Amino acid sequence: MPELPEVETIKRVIEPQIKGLTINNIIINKTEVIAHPTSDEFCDLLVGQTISNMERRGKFLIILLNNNNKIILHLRMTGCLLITPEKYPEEKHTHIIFKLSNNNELRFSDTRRFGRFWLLKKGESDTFSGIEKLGIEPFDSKLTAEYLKVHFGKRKKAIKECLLEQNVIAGIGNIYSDEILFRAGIYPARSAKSLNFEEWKRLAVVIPECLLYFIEKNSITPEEYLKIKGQDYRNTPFLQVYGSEGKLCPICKDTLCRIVVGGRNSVYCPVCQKDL
DNA sequence: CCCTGCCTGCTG
DNA sequence: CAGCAGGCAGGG
Repeated sequence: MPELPEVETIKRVIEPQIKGLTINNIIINKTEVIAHPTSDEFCDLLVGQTISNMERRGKFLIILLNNNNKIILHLRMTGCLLITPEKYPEEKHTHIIFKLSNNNELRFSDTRRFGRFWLLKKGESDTFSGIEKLGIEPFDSKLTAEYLKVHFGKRKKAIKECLLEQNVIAGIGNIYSDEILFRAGIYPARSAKSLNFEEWKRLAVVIPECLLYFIEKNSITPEEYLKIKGQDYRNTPFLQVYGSEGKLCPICKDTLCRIVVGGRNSVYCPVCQKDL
């Protein structure tokens, strides 16, 4: 169920544990999670290859190999990556196991099976994963009030829906769009074109600030990460509005409300985030 | 633009 | 037991 802060956390905790290791074997229990190429080709191309490093782009993870091929994966709602010793009990819904040269395993589990893997050969253009269509990273200096206004300023749709558009800013999902709008004091259902320049400026500040804050709160050691099986995110106690409908606003102590915006559950403070 | 489907598991 | 869950693609 990860959004950018969780995906970044996974990247930070997994990367040092796989860097420089060779993939000795791959077990694929559910071939449908390999979106490209076929699962057989996926294995053939990867077995024997060495992992050089790992990257995150939006909510995608990228595992780069020494031969310049790369694995791209998206965890969607319930996908999970875990490094375990060889004989560690297997999580339910484990779909792929990469057997690594230090005898550990990189395991992918996913209850709802929405998560996907792609393997791109060196130089192969990625028309598959959607990663090429992503907008800027939230920490990019290009994320300014002007950028937001150019992309959203004439849109009739709700600002919350705009923040979820991966092709403009990559990585924000339902949780952090609520958190961002709370911090910015903007009502989630406000039509984007009704925002003034002050509000675009506030969003440009709050977006990277908020995501960075939650990345830091998520910080975890490999040991702790294995203990919780990569399933829980420790930043959730720091969420100010998401999941807290009916509870008190941490700022003004009024009761937090819930509305549906673009089909998504949205929690906000009716005092701190007034509608026009 | 809105809506559905993809899945399983948990909550009310 | 229906309804819903933090994502996204695809169709109307």
